[in-house]
Amino acid sequence: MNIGDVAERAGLPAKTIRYYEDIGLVRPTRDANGYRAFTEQDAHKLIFLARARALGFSIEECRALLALWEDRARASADVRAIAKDHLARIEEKIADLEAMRDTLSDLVRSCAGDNRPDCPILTSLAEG
Amino acid sequence: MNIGDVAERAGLPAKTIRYYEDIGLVRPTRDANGYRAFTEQDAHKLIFLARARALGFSIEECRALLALWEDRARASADVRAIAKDHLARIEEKIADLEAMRDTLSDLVRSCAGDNRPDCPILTSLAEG
DNA sequence: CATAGGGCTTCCAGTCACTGGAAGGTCAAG
DNA sequence: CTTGACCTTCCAGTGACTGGAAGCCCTATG
Repeated sequence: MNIGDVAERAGLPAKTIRYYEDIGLVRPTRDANGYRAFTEQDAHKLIFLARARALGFSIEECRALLALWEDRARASADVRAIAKDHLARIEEKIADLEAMRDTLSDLVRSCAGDNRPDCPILTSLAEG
Repeated sequence: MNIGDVAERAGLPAKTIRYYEDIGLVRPTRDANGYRAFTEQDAHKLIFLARARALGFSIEECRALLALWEDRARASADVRAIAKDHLARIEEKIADLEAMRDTLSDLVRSCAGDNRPDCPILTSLAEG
C-alpha cells in the first residue's frame, strides 16, 4: 500500500503519517522506487492511532497504548491506568473551559453590543 | 517598576512579559542600566492581558481587546463580537471534550483493570 | 574593598503535533 | 510525449510560552 491508501483508510493526512514514521510510531519498508510500502498491519496500527488521537491521547500515550496492544502478555490494568489518567485530565480541561464559558457568557449577556463605548466586558477585564 | 514587580502584580512570569514585549503588546522604556521600566499604565495593561488570557482569549484577540480598551470611541459591539466568537469556540471545545469523556469513561468502566490481557479499551481502539 | 546573592539582560533552543511549501522523482493514462 | 496525480526530502512555521546559558547590575555583608 502507498501512503495515500493508508492515509485514506486511517483518515489521516499523508503528512501526519510521515511524521509518525519520523517519530517511530510506524516503520514501513520501502519499495524499489523509494515509496513507503505499508502492510495491512501498518494500516491497522494507523487506524488504531487515529482513534486514540481522536480520543485525545497524546502521542506518548498512543505509543504506550500501541506497545500494550502488541504485547499479548499485557495486563489490562496498565491500559486502564493510561485511560484513567487521560480521563482525569479531560475532566479538568472541561471544568476549566466551563468556568471560562460561564464568565464569558455572563459578560456577553451584560454587554449591549451597540455603537456606544460603554462595555462591561472591558470593564471587567480592566477591573476584575 | 522593574519587570519583577509588574510580574508579581499581574501574576505573570517575567519571561511571559518579555515575550509580550517581543510581540508588541507592551512597550516599556528602559532605564539607564538597560532594565525595562514599566509605568502604572503598563502594569494595568498586563493585568488586563493576564485576565483576558485566563478567559482563554488568544494573543491576537487580546491585542484587539487591548486596542478597543484604549480607544475611547470604540463601539461595544466590536468587543462583544470578539467575546461571542470566543465563547462559541469554547462551547465547541467543551462539546468535543465531553464526547471524548463519555467514550472514555465508558471504556474505563468496561475494563477490568487486572492482570489479564483482555481489554475492551484496546479492542475498541482496534476495532472501532 | 571584595564577594555573594538576587535580579536583570540577551539569545538560542525546545515544547506539541502537526502543517505548508519548495524542489524534484515516479507512474499510469491518453 | 505530455499531463497530472502521486510520491520523495528538507526546511520553516504554528501558539504561547518555557528553560537554560552567559553575563551585567545592585545591595548587603564581612
